[in-house]
Amino acid sequence: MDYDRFKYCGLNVALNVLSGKWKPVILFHLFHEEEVRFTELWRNIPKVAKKVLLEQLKQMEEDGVVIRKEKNTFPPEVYYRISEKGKALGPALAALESWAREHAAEDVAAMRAAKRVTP
Amino acid sequence: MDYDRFKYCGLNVALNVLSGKWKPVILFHLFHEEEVRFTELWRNIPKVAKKVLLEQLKQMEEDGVVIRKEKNTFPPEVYYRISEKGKALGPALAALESWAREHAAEDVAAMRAAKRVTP
DNA sequence: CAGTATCCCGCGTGATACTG
DNA sequence: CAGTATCACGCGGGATACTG
Repeated sequence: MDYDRFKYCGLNVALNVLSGKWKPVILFHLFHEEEVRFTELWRNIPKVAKKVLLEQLKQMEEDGVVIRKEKNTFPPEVYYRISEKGKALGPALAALESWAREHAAEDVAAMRAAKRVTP
Repeated sequence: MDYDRFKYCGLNVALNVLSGKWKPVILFHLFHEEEVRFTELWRNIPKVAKKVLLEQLKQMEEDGVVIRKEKNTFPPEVYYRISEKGKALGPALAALESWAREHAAEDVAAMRAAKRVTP
């Protein structure tokens, strides 16, 4: 394994994109559903405040991992889907998950400070 | 790519282990140096408060990614090194970095809110 | 030298109500 | 329905001094 390619600044960029309490769940849904209306997404992530969900989606849009599509109707319809840049995160996310499965399975139930929601 | 293996709870576990302003840098050093004395590590990460560095190291130790070895001397000598569990993070970290290189290179210099240090 | 004790501050998150 | 406006709070992180 060549750890010479381990430049932590790029790592920080990536982690920054992922840092946000609900971003992993959002990615989970967008990876699986291809195009989700806002309310539907909101209903599927029950405990998040609407404001916060909007914030995180906006950040992800700015980061280019999520695409927002708005129909000019009334009432408004807004759909979110993952971008190519977002899809490209797939392998990295899968790697993180498999690490968790193989090396931190015990911790899934008892995450430090129980800060994150783990259904 | 099988996104059925995309279980975001494991993802959250992994991200939780990585969440901490200085953990990426710490990992960077431990990946490259095999055994570092505390002060040496501290000198190599200039802008961090000693307290905070100790906190993050302690968390990483609790998470099992870092091993603390203490010599019973005076003055005390404490060495930190990466564990097997920590080493196993390598591929995932490399994946995140390569994603950043390929899809977010522009952002490296202009990270949102400039919250993170990127030398 | 490694670690602890205080005190402090800002930001991410949350609850709630309002608007177009 | 999607989005904004307030207000509030806890916690991660920082500065500084002290201890064994």
